[in-house]
Parts: sequence; C-alpha cells; structure tokens
Amino acid sequence: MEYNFREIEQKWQAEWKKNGTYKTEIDNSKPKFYVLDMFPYPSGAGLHVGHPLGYIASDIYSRYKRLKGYNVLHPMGYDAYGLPAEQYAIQTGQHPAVTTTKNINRYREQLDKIGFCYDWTREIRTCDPGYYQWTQWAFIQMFNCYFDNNLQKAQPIQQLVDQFEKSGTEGINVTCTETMEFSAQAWNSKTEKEQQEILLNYRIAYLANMKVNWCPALGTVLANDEVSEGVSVRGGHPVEQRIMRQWSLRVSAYAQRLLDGLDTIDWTDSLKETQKNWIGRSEGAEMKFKLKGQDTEFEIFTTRADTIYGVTFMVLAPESDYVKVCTTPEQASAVEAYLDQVKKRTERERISDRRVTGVFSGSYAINPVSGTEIPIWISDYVLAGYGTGAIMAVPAHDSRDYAFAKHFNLSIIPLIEGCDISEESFDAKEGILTNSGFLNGLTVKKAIAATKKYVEEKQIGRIKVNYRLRDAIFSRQRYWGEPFPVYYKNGLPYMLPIEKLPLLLPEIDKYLPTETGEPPLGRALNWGWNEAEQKVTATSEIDNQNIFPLELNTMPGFAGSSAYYLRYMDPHNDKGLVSREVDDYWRNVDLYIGGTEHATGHLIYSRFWNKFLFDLGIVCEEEPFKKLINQGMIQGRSNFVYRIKDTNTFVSLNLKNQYETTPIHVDVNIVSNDILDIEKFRNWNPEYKTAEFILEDGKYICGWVVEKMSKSMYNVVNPDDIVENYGADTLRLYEMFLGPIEQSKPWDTNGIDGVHRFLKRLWSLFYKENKFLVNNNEPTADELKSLHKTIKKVTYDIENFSYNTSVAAFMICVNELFSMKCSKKAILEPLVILLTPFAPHIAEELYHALGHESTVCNAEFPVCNESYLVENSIKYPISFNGKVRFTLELPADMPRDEVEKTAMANEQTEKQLDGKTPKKIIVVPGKIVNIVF
RNA sequence: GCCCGGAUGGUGGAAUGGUAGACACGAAGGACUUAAAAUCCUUUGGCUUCACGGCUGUGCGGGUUCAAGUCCCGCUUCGGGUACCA
Repeated sequence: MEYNFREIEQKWQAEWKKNGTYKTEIDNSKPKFYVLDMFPYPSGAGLHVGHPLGYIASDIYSRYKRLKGYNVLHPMGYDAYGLPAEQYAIQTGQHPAVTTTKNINRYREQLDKIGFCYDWTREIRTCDPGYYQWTQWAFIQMFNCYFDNNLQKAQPIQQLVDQFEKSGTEGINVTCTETMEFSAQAWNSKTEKEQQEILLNYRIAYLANMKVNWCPALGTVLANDEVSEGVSVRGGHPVEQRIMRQWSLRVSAYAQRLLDGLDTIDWTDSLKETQKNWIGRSEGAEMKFKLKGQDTEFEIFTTRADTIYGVTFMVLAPESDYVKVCTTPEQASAVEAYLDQVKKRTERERISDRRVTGVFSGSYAINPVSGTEIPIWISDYVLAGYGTGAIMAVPAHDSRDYAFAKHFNLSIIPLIEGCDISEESFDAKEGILTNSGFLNGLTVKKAIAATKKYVEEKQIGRIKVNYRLRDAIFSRQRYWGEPFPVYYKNGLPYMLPIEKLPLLLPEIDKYLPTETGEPPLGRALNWGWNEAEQKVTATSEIDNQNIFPLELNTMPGFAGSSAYYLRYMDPHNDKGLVSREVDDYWRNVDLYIGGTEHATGHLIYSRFWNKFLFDLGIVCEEEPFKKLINQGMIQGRSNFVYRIKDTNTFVSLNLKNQYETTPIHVDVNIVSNDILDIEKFRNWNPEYKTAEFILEDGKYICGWVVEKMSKSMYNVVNPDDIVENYGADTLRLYEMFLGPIEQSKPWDTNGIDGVHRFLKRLWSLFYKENKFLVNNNEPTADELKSLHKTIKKVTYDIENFSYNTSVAAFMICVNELFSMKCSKKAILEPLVILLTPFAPHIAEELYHALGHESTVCNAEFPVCNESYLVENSIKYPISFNGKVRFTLELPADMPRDEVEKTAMANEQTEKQLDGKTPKKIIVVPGKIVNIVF
C-alpha cells in the first residue's frame, strides 16, 4: 500500500466534519485553553503560501494542548469590512457584500484543505448584523461613560451629571477634550442642548471638532495608525490635516493602564517596546509664562525644566489658540501669510521638507524664574496636538531650537559647563549647570528635580505627564462599515435604544459620496429615525420634529476587530456580546498568533476596548491576550530569465556575462530547482512562443532573488497547489520546517521533497507493498531510546514554539527506526500520537491502522521516560588549549579525577603534549576535558 | 536621529559558554530499472595531503575565559518600527 495522501486527507477531513471532532463546549472538568489567530481580511487574491504559517503554528499548539488534556477553544472568522471590497464596488457596482461573501467562500475552501482544527460552528464575520450589533452596542456604552482619573476607570455619565448638578466642575478629575469650569448653578441653568454639548466633552465616545488626517483619494479620514510618513498605509495616498466634526474614542484616557498592562502579559520585548513608544509617556512640567504688558498667560510643556535660564524665545504651533492672543497689529499680516503658507502644506510635504520656517508674533513673554523678556515666535515644528502646543525654546540644548535660532539669528545661552555649542546644540542630559541662577553647580538630574520643586512651590506650573497616544478618530466617510446607532436632534447626537440594534446597513445605489459631499450613506432612501415609533423610516420623511436623520458616517476597520475574540466564546448569544458565565470560563486568549503590523492599531484598540468592558464588569480579565507570538513574513523567491538585448533569445544564468542581458521575472511555478521548463515557458506568454535558448549542460538555469511575495513578481505560490501535489500534512510540516516561526524567510518549494520523503518513510514502517508490518514484539533499548528522546525534544520544542527543530527530531527518529527496521506497535503508536499536531491526517490514518476506533485527537500525549535515556558511556572530547584533538569513550559514572587520570595516561595525550608539562587540566564531568599547556 | 531585531556552507537553517554546520534541499558518485520516476547506499564548509592527518573557518576589530557563533566594548551592514513629541 502506498502513502496515498489525497485519499487519506479527504477521508479524514470528511470524517472529522461528520463527527464534529472540533466542536468545543464548556467543560468544567477540564482546564481551558484559548488559542486565537488574527482573523483575516478576505481579499480577492485568496491565500498564498505565507498566510497559513501562523495558522499552522496555532493549530499545532491547539492540538498539542488538547492531547495534553485541555479543553481548547480554537475559532476562526473574517474581518469582513474594509476598503478593497468597497473600492471594487465603486468600480464595478458589485455590492461589497457579494464580493466579500465570494472571497470568504474561497478562503474557507483553501483553509479547509489544510486540515485545521477550527470549531467552525463559532465562525464570525464582522459584517454580519448578528455580530455588528455588539459593535454598535459597545459604542453606545462608550457614549454613556466618562473616565474618572482618580479611579482610573470608566464610569456612567449619569454620575458626572449628578456631580454637575450638585457642585459643578468643582473637585472633579476626569478626562476631557477641553478643561471646563462651571458651577452647579451655571450647569442647572443651561438648556438641554447646552448640557448635551458639554457632556460630549467628557464621554468616552464623543463627537468633536478635531484636526484629522483627511485622505482625499480615499475620501475619508484616517486614524493615526492608518497613516505612515504622511501617506495612507492602505494605498499610499497623500494625507492632509483638516478640522472636522468626527466621532472619537477617548483611548488616551487609558494611556497609563495600557502602559502598565504591558508588564502583566507575555509578549515579545520588541512588541511591548513598540507599544510603549506609541503610548509615549513623558514626564515633565507644565509651566505658565505671562505675556508682557498683558494680563494673560500661557502654558508650555517641557521635560527639561532645568534649562529655564537658557530660554531665549518661545514657539507656538500655528494652530495654537495663543496665536491670536500673541499676534500684534504690526505683525498681523506677516503672521497671516505664514499661517496661510503652513495650511497649504500637506503632512507629507512637511515631513519631507525640513526647512526652518517661522514668524515673529510681535509679543514677548516673561521668564517666570529669571524675569527676562522673551520673544514669541510661531513655527510648524511645534505640534498643536502634543503638550500644550507651545514650547519654551532652549537653543543651546535642543537641536530643533538650535536650528531655528541660527536661522533667525536668535541668541543662544549655554547652560552646561564646558559644552561646545559652536556647531550644534548639546542635547545630552548630563553635565554641571552654569548661567542658571540658583541651579548653578547642580548636575542636570538634580537640576530637573530642583526646578520642578521650585515651579510647584512658586505656583508657576505643575508636574505633568504627557502621552503621545491620541484619541482614535472613529468616523469614516465610507459605505462598507458598521453604521453608527446614532440620530441627530437639534444637531446633537442621540443613541438608538439598545433593543433596536442592530441598525442595519442600508442599501444605496452607488458607493460614492453624494453630490453635496456627504458620505455614501447620504444616498440611502431609508435613513431617517422615527423617534416615537423607534424605527427606521424613509429619508424623505425627515422633518427634525418626529423623524430625524441618522448618522451618515460608518465605523472604521478596527471597530469590528476590537472585541471579536470575546464573541467567539459565545457566538450565538442574542442577549449580550458574551455572557458573564461563559466569559468566566474562557476568560481571555492564552495564545494569540499574528503579524507585527497590528502592533500600534488593532493590539492597542483591542486592549483599550477590553479594558473598557472590564470597567463595566462585562469581562473578567483586564488584558485580552496573555501570550502573543508574531509570525514572520514569508517572502517570495523570484526567478529570472535573461533576455539578450534586442532579441528573443534567453541565456542561462552562468553564461549571461558574455552578453548584454535584461533580467525578466518568470513564474516560479514553471521553474523547478531553478531549472526552467522551456515548454511551459513558451506557452506562458505568447511573446515567448518563439523564444530561443542558450543552455548550459543542456539546461536553462534561472537566477533568483528574495523579495516580497506578489503577483507582479510572479513568485506567488498557492497552498492549494502544494496540497494537491504533496498533501496538507507535507505543507504543514514544510511550513514549520522552513525556520523559526518568528523569523521572516523566503518560500522555496524546492526543499519540500525532504519532508514529503519523511512522511513516506514513516509510512514505510507500517506498510510494505500490501503487507501491514506492525507487530507486537518487545522494543529494544535503542528503539525505546530513540522514541523517548524524540518525545522529550518535541514536547520541549512545542512548548517553546521551536517547530522547525521538532520536525528535524521526527526525521531523526524515523531515520533511526528505519535503519533498525523497527515496526513495533509499542514504538510506533506513541510516535503517531506525537506527530498528530503536525500531521493530523496521516496520524489519524495510522492510528486507526493500529486498531483504534476513536479519533487520535482524543489520545493522550506520550510522556518521556527518562530511564530509557540514561547513557552508560560518554564520548569525551579531549582538547588541548581549547582545540579538540581526539575523543575518549569513558563510563558515564566515572569520577572526575579518574577521567583526568585516564585522559593523561592516553598515548595520544603524550603525543599532543610533546614532553611539555600541563599547566592546568579542566574536567567537566559528562562534557569535556581541556588540557592547558 | 532614536528604538528593536539580524548577519553561520551553494540554499533554508541547528547549536543550556564545552567536538560549529543537527535536520533538510541542492550537487557528485553508485545500486535497482530496457529507460524514466520512485526507492536505497556513499560523499559533500574551504585549503592541503596518496593517505593518517594538518591548517583554517560563524560580518569586521578588540576584550573576558581553561574554552566564545554564544558574554562584554567599539564598528560595518541588512531588515523592521518610529519621529520636528519639546
């Protein structure tokens, strides 16, 4: 019987499906384990061979944990809302739901072939109303809460209203967009509209005018993590700054908790570091500067309060509110011209072009410590969004201030003894202060502390912690996303009642903005809210009395992916996102596998969302993902042919230097071991039908290079083809065998024969021609040693996610058993169970061949018996001055001095020493002998 | 600029401070076969030697150690993240 992988894999996939082998239920008798993959966005291109890498890794771990006796939750679903489907809809008129469903079906077909142990009864799609009603629900919860800074926790907004009614803003410490102060009396005398407007300043989901990243090409705003270097991450379109009234989530309120939480989870240091930088905590002081000749003052933020004596000018961000206050009539036109110029520049231009620009406002500030007068400038190197949007400039010790001072010829006062500032600023936080009044003689560190103390005592400012993390803009001017459960009355937002969710995404005729520039939902014919009857009605009936307009924006991509891991726990619950009982069992994700590209997006938003739900008591764990592993990227390995210039003749790689050639990408699927299949090449493209070839050794050898896997490079390898030619088990093993899971590495189909041969060889221990070879003979010590060595290694490697080395261990074991001609059941049965996580189909087949009726998935993972591994003798490497010269086989229990004596007595030792006396002899029992002379 | 990773044969990669190159691909040679495929066996870092063996070798330069791919210091270089963040 031959190893017929096609038959075996189809048979067991059907059997597993029929028996619900991977269906998971709560089972209090077993410990739980939750393994999650980052769910995919189903793109039209389908899966290439790089996508399943992480899925295979998590599948192995899931199966391993199950064999170890855990109740394993391992679900899968689709991040189904997104731009590509919508842009395809704009081009073709095809409804995004149609495209998305088609792509999902294709993904599912591809995934099914690989033999994953997903519980598909728990599948979710973010665009499914049964799912997105909980995204809408969460948004309403956020609208109904504010963040209490003292408790560091979300609280119902009603508590804040009670507070305002009783004592106004007196004594409150809550996160808000803008600091407000009013009395209880003032609050109580405000109209409903005014009160609601104020509350938006405090809600966790709030509507506000803010500076947003507007992407004209995509026709929508983008969040900070969706923009990189001034262009959109998706598509690379330019982004500009605009003020717009948009929904935002007060993620910044959770900055400290997001930072602290990192210490409690098992993520890689580099990922934690990325999040730390993104959150960007910096401790400093906020200081007040008075304006000369006026009764106003303004605040700046600095981490270098110690440099206060070196402030020679101030800088305001162009968007700062202080600009108006500071600009004198004489300077008004110059300032206006400058603001105009700044406004015209896109984010990208500003980043690429670092010219020093700025304008003098005409006003002066008073240094609160030294009392000197300081000119106030305006420049776009100061950002409105960070700190207070105003800085004190210390050109001697800040390179940006230095460049500005040099450009505009402003004075520079050095503050550190002996520092050289003739060419550049001295930015290091070290040295002894000078020119600094009461700080003279102190080190920088001490001076910072001393200034902070001084600032607080003299009440010219306060210690302040700033975060770089911004609130998340939550509105998108797109069609294919979750509709907001919001309608507008008097221009103010009101939430739909929770029982009326989901608010379904309406149908529209075209997926474009309206003629008046409204988002696509502006085209919906049924997009009014009948408040009295609590239902959606015709847009034409909107009268702003009883029928109100619904929100036209939709939610961004990260909305649906922020809590999906919770929904998998309880996917069919129609009373809540997840019931508390179910959440108490599954708690959080024990192992999360996915790419690093989500480090500053999804992984921040999810943690924020989870913390918010934790505050509400909906979930029991504060962190959603306990352990996280980033799988590396699978790169493409492109092949080239070399066309001789101006001909249709192609020259083989090692002869190309004799000609003038152009390298041309050739489809890797018509190349094998870098040898071109000439016939296939001629048929690949009509242009090459008549191609001529200059061969070497009768072959055409292609060149190759590692680059991104993409259609345009013709280096995309499809997992379906691999499964068809080698089987899913071979694909799974080979993907793991390629190298460490976290490392990026190129895909090269060439090596796949090795793991395929391994499976065939394993098969050959069971079957020869039509004979079943397995017997019940007693295993020998060597056979047991081979097996248990492998059990030990594989167990250790799985726990440490070192899958490439476990595949190697399997190969070694099978090679050993093969040369021992071992077909003993006592050895093969544990081996088959051990292999189950990696190659479940062949394992299931062989397990049944060994006489089992039930699935191997429910078997017990073998345990290593150390007593089989004990060695009687050890081969000691005998080295001289660190260089190994020969080995000596000695009994394992030989004491140290005996080993030394035996080694010294050896004639080869004598030869090596050549009459010299050893200075020192190192014996590491069980390891090595080193003789120094 | 700052932060985080890497750099080991022709290739992918192994290696708790203890015989560098496990395992696999590829290549070369051989067996079986009319032939091919499949399978099996042998060799395979480089230089050198008929051979035993010797020399050399983990990006570069130093150091620590009886012993360094591994630890420390200083570079080179390739990835990734991030940035007028005060």
